[in-house]
Amino acid sequence: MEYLFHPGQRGQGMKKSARAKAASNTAGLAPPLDFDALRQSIARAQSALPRRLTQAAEYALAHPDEIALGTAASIASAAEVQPSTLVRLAHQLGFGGFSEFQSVFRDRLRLRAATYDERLRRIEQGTTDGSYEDALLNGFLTAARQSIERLSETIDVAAFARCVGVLAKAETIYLVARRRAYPMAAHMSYSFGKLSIRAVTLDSANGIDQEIVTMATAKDAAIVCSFAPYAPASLAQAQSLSERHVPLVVLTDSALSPLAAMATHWLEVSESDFAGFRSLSAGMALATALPVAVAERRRFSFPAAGPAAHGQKIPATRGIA
Amino acid sequence: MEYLFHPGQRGQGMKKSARAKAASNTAGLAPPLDFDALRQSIARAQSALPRRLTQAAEYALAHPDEIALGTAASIASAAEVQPSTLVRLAHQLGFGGFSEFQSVFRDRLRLRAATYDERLRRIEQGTTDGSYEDALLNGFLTAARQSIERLSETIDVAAFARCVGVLAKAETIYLVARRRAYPMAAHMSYSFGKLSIRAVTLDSANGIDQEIVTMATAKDAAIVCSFAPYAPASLAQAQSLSERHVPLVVLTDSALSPLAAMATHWLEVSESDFAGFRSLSAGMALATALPVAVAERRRFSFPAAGPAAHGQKIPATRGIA
DNA sequence: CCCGGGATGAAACAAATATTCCATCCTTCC
DNA sequence: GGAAGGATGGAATATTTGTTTCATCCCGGG
Repeated sequence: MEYLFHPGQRGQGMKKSARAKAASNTAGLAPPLDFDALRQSIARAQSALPRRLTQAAEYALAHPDEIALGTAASIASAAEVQPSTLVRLAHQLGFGGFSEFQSVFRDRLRLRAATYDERLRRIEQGTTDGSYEDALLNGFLTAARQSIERLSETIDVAAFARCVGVLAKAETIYLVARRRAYPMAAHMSYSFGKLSIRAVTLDSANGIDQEIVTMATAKDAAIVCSFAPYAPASLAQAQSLSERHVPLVVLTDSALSPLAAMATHWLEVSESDFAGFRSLSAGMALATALPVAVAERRRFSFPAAGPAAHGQKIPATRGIA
Repeated sequence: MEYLFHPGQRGQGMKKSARAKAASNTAGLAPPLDFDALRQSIARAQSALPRRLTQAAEYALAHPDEIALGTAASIASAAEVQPSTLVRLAHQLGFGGFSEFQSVFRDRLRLRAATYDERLRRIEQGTTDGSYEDALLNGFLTAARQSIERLSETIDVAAFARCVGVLAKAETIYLVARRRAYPMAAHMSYSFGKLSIRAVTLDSANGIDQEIVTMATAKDAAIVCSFAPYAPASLAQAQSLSERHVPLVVLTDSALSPLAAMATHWLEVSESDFAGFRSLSAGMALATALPVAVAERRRFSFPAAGPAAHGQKIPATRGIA
C-alpha cells in the first residue's frame, strides 16, 4: 500500500510550540481538512483578515501548486510578504503552523495527480468501518482502479502502435509468461485463437518449450509478460528468442526489468498493490487490447500498403465470447 | 511572473559540498533533466548498480509522487533503505544531492497537475484524436475502468464474506473455468499455491477432470467462474459437483446464469465491453481478493469459532510475487 | 582461508527551513 | 492630537531535513 507516510501531516503528535499556538487562533476551531474546506474558510474569514494576511491568502488560492511545493521563504518572496505572515495566516485558519497549512495543498496535489472518482473513493474509503472482508475488497478494488488509471496515464500510445505493427507482421506469435503473469498469456492465447491469429503459448508441462523456441524465426514474433521477480524460465526463453532474432514485444513492470533491455519494443505496466499482493487488472486490460489491435492492423494494413489512415473508430472485428 | 523561485532547484549556485560531489559521480556526466531521461538513465545504469541502490531506484520509479512530496527520511523508510542510500543514488545518477534528484520528480508532478484537467476531459469524451491504436487502447481502458467501478458499486460484501467462509472451511478447493474465464482460475490457482492452500484446477487436457470431480466431497468446495455463453464443460462439472454436495462458490455475470441456480453462494461480476470484447479487469480484481480473504479467514477464524470480529485492517498474510 | 575493496547502516554534522520574538509602524478611538 | 492596540518587518532561534563520515559487513580474488 502506498501513501502511508505523509511528512508534515496533521495528526502526528503536535510539537509543543504548535500546540501552544493552535489554541490561540482567532476562530479557535479545527483547521480545514481539505482544500475545498480551506477555500471556504478563507472566504469566510476574508473580511476580518488584516491586509497582509489577505494578500497571502489570495496568493495561496491563486497559486496552490506553489504552496504545495515551495518553502515558506520562497512563497513569502513570491507573494511579497514575510515568512512570518504565512505562519500567522496558518494560525489564523486554525492550523498549528505553516507546515500543517501546506500539507493541505500537498494532499490536493497528490489527489489531483491521481484521479477523480478515485479521490471520492479514497475519501469514502477511510470509512470502510465494516467487516474485514469489506476492507480487503475495497483495498483490491482500489489497487485495480489505480493500476488502470496509471496505465492510461503512462501508456505510450506510439510504443503500443509499434508493438502492434511488429505482431501484425508475424507469421506465428509465441506467448511467454509464467506464474503471476501467466493469466495474461492465457487470455491472449484465447483471444488470438478467436481471432484466427496463429499463436503458441510456451507453457507446456512436458519440457518441450525449448524445442519449440528453436522453431521460431525472425519472421515470427513473441510476446513476453513478466514482472518482478522475473521468472527465470521466462527470462531464459526471451533470451533464446532474442538470440534467434525473433522480434520481442515485452510487457513488464519497469524500465529496470532485464526484459526491457532485450526487447524490440516494450510496454510498461506497473500495477498497484494491496497488502503486498499486486493487481493484475491493468495487465489484463492491455492483454485484451493487444490481440484486437493486431487483428485490426492485419485487416487494414496487411499485407497491403503501409499504415494507411483509416477513419473508423470501432473495429470491424466483432465480439467474441 | 510565477515559479520564479524553486527551492532546491538545479541552476541556483551549487553549494560547496554539492560541487565537490558532482564531479565524483560514477558516470561523471550531466544529470537527467526530466523524468523520462531519468528513467532511461536508471535503466542504463541498472546492471551496474549495487543492490540497495537498485532497490531505491525501483521504488522511485514505482512511486514517483512519493519522491516528489516526501522527505528523504520518509521515502527511505517507505523504500526500506537508509536516507544515505538515496543520496548515493542521486550522486550515482549525476545529481549533486537528493534535493536535485527530487526536483525532477517535483517538476513532473507540476506538469502532470497542469495537464490533468485536459487529459481527464479527453478520457471521458473518448475523443482520442490520435491513431487508431489510441482509440482502441482508450476503449479497453475505459471498459476496464467501468467494470471496476461497477463491481465496487454492486458487490455484495456480505455475500463475498459468505463465499470466503465456505472456502475457508474447505479441505480442497476445486477451480472450474474455461475459455474467457480461465485466466481467473489460473490466477487463483497461483495465489492459493503461494498461500499454501490446497487447490486443484480442473483444466487438464487429458480428459481426467471428470474422475477428479468424483473425488470431491462435501468437505471440499469449488469455485466456478463462467460467463455467457457458458462453457458446457464448466456447466457440466458444476452440475456434478453440486450433485455430490460440494459447496459451490460461483462467479458469474448475471442472476440469469444457469450457475447462479446451482450455487451455494454466488457473486455477480458484470464486465463492460468495447467493440464486443468484454473486459476481464473486474473479474481479476475479485480473483485477486478471494484467495487472500480466504487465507486471512483461515488465520483468524478457523478452525476456531465463527466470523469473529477482528479489528485488523491489514492482512498479516504478506506479499507474494 | 585470508585479505582487500566496495557496499551498507547508523549516527554525527551541516544546511535549510519554519517559527518565534521584539522593535517599529500604522490605525483608530478617545 | 495623543495614546493603545494590533499589524508588520526583520532578525534570532528552534526544528527539521539533507549530507557526510565512519565502523562494520559482505563478497570475490589470491
